[in-house]
Amino acid sequence: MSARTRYWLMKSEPDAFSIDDLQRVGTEPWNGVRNYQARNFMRDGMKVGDGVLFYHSNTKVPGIVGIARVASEAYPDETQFDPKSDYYDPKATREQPRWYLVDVAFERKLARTIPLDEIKQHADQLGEGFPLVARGNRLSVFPVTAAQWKLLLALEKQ
DNA sequence: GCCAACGTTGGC
DNA sequence: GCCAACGTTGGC
Repeated sequence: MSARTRYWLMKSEPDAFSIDDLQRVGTEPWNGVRNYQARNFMRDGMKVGDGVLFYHSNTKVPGIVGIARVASEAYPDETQFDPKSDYYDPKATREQPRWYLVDVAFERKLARTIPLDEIKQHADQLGEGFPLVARGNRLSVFPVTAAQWKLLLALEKQ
């Protein structure tokens, strides 16, 4: 068993794709990311086996609900080429794709949701720059340090 | 449903 | 290259 080297947090709206959906399908292409910063993290930063905190956004109790892992190298997001898709991008071509994704595999659900308001109470330890506690909080994919990963998962047991 | 934050687009 | 307008995110 190899040690994880990197950690990430990925947001999903549970109405669109929840941790239960991921548990059901096992592995899912993380399509639909249309933000360059988030894309760059997936394309340039992620490696197979990296740990992922699965976060539910835009829901009654936003928070971390499960753990997943990166299950592929980055490759072009097919939905950018599909005119019928909500994620269609007319400026993307197969020769020059604009959007990339990775496959994400289910590991486990947390014993309980770690709510955003609890996470905010640890802003000092997480660092003011941690995207979940920073102003705006719009970035949907971002790196998590080993220390942040440990701190956040310690909250699961409380 | 509201609205602040903020990324993107496009006219100039 | 500036920046106003616009669209989206996401907490509340």
